[in-house]
Amino acid sequence: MTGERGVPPTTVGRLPRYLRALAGLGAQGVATASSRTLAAAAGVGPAQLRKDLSFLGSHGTRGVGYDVEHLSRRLTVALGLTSRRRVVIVGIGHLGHALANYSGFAGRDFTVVGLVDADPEVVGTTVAGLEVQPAERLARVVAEGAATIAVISTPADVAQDVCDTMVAAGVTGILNFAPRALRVPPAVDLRVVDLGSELQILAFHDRRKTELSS
Amino acid sequence: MTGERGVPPTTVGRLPRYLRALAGLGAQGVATASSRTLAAAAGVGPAQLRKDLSFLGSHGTRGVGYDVEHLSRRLTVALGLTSRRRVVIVGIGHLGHALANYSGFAGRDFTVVGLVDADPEVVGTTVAGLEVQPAERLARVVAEGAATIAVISTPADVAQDVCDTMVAAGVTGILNFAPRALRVPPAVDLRVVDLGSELQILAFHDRRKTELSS
DNA sequence: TAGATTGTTAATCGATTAACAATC
DNA sequence: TAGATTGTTAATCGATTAACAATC
Repeated sequence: MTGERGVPPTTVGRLPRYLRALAGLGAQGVATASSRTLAAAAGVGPAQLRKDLSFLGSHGTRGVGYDVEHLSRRLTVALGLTSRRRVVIVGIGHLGHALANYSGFAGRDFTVVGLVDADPEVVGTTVAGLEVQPAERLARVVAEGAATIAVISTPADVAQDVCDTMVAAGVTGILNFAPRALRVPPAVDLRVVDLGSELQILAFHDRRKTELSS
Repeated sequence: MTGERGVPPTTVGRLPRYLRALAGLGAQGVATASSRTLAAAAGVGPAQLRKDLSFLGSHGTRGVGYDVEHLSRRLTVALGLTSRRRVVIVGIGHLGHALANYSGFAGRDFTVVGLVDADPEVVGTTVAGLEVQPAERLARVVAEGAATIAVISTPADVAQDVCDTMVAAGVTGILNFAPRALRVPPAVDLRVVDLGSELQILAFHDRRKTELSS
């Protein structure tokens, strides 16, 4: 049993930012950083940073700060980035294409092991060095690639079917870009990126700025 | 002064989902929906749905439910989707390209009025029916297009500069895809989509499932 | 009227922030 | 030792959920 039992979801959501901030400081040659410095780089408050890190155990030195190198390693372990995660991307339209080529996806920590699409025009083409597989082979691609993470960038109407198939095939984490609420078993982790909603939320605030003529 | 003063941010974040759920029900021919039905379609609890909607005023009928048509209109107004918002996209790489073609962006509610990139190879090409403009023209593209919303899909190192330029040119809402924390004035609304972080968060949970060998 | 369902209040829960004792 | 800064506790704040009176 390690120290990070019961890390709150909001804290988990900030850990990647801390890791990135540390990488930035490290690249600048900074060896030790206070919570104040590190928090500023990550765009949060120092109290929040210390509280978040405390869930992973005690990794700073009082009166001194945090060792950039040591804390980076600690966060890398906490985030499960010590071994590469295998990812399948389903739906190779404009967005899926972009994701397959995205450096954050195909980088050090993740390996794209399969691309799947339903369109015969797309199947068989090579995207980001991989041949796009047909929809019928979805379960096999997941199982044979031993993928644990799936990215869904299909049209909304097939997203739930695709999701069900992949969960049955062994995926435990899903990143959904399709504008549709998906149902997954409790053991499967679901994250949603809803681009349309993001714009609409901006529109909400925009409206309140421009229509001050009340 | 309308009814939606002080709508909590978490509620605002769910309004687009409600609007989409209503559209789905409407397409099925459903004229009236209870909070239970609508909440199920949106993937939230009925209590939360009613509480969220109550911030916009009283729009249901006790003992009956919500009129799908009427509530849709109400949400459309609340979200500021009665007039089209003008959007500029900066950084026309794989992702920017996908976003320019994304139906949720170029659809009924939003108009892409400008595409900007720094790469001479990309400048001058036509993407989604628009000619990509050079970086030097960024401020002019924003001002002349009267854009209020900006999408940043540039590399991280130029994101803050791009952001500053656009804020100065009149943008009031920013959707940032660059993996970098941006600073904006309080009056500017900033939303962040961090694709790399999303995968790392999935990896965090994935690790805890696969490494139960403690 | 009786049954159903909203809108709202109160209770619970979790997250953030502030303050400070521990300690380098 | 004196100054600095963590790790943690307590206080604040906000969001969710449950319960129910209002009312169609």
